[in-house]
Amino acid sequence: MYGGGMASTRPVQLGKGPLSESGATELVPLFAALSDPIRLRLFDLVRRAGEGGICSCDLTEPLDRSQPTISHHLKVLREAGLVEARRDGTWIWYSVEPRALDAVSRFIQR
Amino acid sequence: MYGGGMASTRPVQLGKGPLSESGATELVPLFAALSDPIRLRLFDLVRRAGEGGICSCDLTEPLDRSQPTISHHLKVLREAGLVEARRDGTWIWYSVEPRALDAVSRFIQR
DNA sequence: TGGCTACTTCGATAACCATCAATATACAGG
DNA sequence: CCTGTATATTGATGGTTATCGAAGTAGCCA
Repeated sequence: MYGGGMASTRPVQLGKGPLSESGATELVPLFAALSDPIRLRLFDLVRRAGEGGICSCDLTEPLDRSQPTISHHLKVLREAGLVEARRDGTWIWYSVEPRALDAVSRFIQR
Repeated sequence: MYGGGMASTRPVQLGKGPLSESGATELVPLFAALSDPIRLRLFDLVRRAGEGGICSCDLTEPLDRSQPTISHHLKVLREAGLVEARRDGTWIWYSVEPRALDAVSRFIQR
C-alpha cells in the first residue's frame, strides 16, 4: 500500500475552454484536502521536512489532535496525491509528492 | 452591500517559520471556497469574463443548479474575497477580485 | 511466543454543507 | 402603486466530515 499508486489520473486542462465538469473534479479534491486547518499545517510540516520526509510520530504532537485524527488527515492528503508515505520498519515517513501542486499552479495561471 | 469591504485582512505569511494557526485560517477559507465543483466552475466563468464581469443571470443556466443555489455559491465566493459584485439596475455583475489568488500563489511558492 | 511501539480502522456523535421550494427584497416600466 | 424580472434569504432535508475512544493490525526485539 505505501508507495503504491494513488492519484493515478494526472494531466488534462490545456488552458483552453471553460472549466469542464471533469476538469473541476480533478481540482476539487486538491482544494478540499487543503481546506482544513489541520491538514494545511500538516502539509506545511511535511513540505518543510524536505527530501527525507518526516515521521508520523512527529506530526501528532504539534497539532494538538488525537493520533487517530492525524492519521485520518494524513490519509486524506495521501489520497489527494499531495503527500506520499514510505514505511521504514516500525514507522512511516511522509514526504511531499513532487508534482503535488502542479494542477493548482496551472489553475491559478490561466 | 455590493462593493462593500469583504476580506479585509490581507497580508501575513512572510515565507518564514511553520504555518501558524492564524496563517492557516487565512488560507483555509480560500481553499474551502474552491473545493466545490459548482463554485470552481463559477469562479472560472467569472474569471474568463474579464474586466466587465458577467451577469448572475448568465451563470445559473450553464451549471444546472437552481437559482438560489447559485446565489448561495456566489455569496461564498464573495465572502472568500474571490469575486466582487456590482449592481447595475435590476441585475448584478460579478468579476474577479484582483488580488483574489495572491495568498494561494504565495502558499504554493514557499 | 509475547510484549512493545507505531499506526490504522471502526463505531458513534456532533457539526457542517449543498440543495431545493417557497418566500422576500430590489429595481424598472408603466 | 402595481406588475414583472432579477437576485437574495429562509427553512428543511439528506449527505458529508471532523473528532474521539476503543479495538485492530503490523513490525521490532528479546
